[in-house]
Amino acid sequence: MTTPTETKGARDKEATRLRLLDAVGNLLAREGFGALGVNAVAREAGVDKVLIYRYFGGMDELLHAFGQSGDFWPSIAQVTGDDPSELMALPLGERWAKGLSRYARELRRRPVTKEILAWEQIEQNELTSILQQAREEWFEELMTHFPDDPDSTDADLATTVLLLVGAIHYFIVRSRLQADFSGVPIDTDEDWERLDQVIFTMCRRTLRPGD
Amino acid sequence: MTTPTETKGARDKEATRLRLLDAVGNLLAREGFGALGVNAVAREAGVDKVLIYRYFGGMDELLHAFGQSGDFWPSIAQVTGDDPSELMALPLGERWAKGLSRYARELRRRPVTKEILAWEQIEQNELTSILQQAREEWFEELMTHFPDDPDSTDADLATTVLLLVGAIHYFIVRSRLQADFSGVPIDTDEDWERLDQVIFTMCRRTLRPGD
DNA sequence: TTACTATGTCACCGTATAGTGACATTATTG
DNA sequence: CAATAATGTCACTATACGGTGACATAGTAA
Repeated sequence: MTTPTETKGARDKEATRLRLLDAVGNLLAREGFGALGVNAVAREAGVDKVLIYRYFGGMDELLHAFGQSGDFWPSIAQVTGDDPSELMALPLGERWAKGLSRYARELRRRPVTKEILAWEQIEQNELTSILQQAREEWFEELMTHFPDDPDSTDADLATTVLLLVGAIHYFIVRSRLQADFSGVPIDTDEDWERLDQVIFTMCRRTLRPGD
Repeated sequence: MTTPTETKGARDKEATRLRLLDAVGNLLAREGFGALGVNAVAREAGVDKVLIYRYFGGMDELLHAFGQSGDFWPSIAQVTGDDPSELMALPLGERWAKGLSRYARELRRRPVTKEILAWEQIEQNELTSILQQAREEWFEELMTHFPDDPDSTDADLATTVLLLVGAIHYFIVRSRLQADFSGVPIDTDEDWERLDQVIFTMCRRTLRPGD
């Protein structure tokens, strides 16, 4: 019953690398990015910090490796749902509302992703740039799954959606520390049901044809 | 030509206090909240750090005093404009769109406020809690200036507006480091004209009666 | 002048950080 | 078995931080 990540002192380079990568995730989720550093990660992994330099080159490279290793971004499938055709049957506004609701739910499930989203607002590093790139590709591909029928709306679709994505990010990042925003609760699942409802109305009314 | 804040070594408690408060603002605007600390502030003020403890009690109290001293939140008048009655003549959606546009412009003018908005997403302290309280009062009073006529809309007005406020905050905080968000530019005045336009459409179409 | 207080300077403590060089131990290969 | 390379431990530097005590100097009041 000794998995690699539990065995201590075993001379196993790969296991040690995994312990370090694991430690990054645990620290991020538990303490936030402010607590991240060579000393803290090494302590968390129960390993000497010199191995960070020896096996990865330094903190930046460790973060880069962690970024490659993780599942901290929702897949397109998680946003479209199991049956994409069902989503495609909806009008454009409802379609995006549903997608954004699922998107928010997936983000809220990922404590590490929340933390990186917060970090992204403060500084750029190996981890945040990976998340950024993932989001850009995600959004571009998502756009192809949610085609912009010219008959569906005359609104600036991409900007409208990204405004709502920004709002979702803001509320999610904020909810790490505070349960409300100027009186509007943003923390629990029930709170988000109401937020989803508001986003639904905004999408449905904004993303439609005519004026 | 020696204003108190320029004179060095002069034995003037009040001038020193002002130098310290000034240093906080300059550091925040120039280096961001990450650079803020007793050592950095004292260095910036050209003053010994012990005076922070002696005159304020510590960093927290200095931040508190700075928070009281500043003008880093838009006034209601700046959001409603010089002639509020002009605003009141507009339908609810247009009214809020105009107000949010002015709100965003005022925030973008205040580098220190941008920084505190970012800080607020990371941790709570004397400064962020002051900004938060100012925003809550601001929003409450703003709501009385933008009365929620039941005939105007059936949407959840407060939540809808605060979602857009959140989006604005997110873009403003982000624009400190990055000029775009997944391809949408969010930095220059022209960029914000387009964002204002999108917000305008969202407000006008969402905040109206019926379904 | 003398005594006292307010203001400011300086040197230090303990702690944490990022990073490095020397050493010990284990595994592997000849 | 002996030599070598890989893996891990330890001790150390240099730097920065928040915080404090001792001291110097200026202004004021007796």
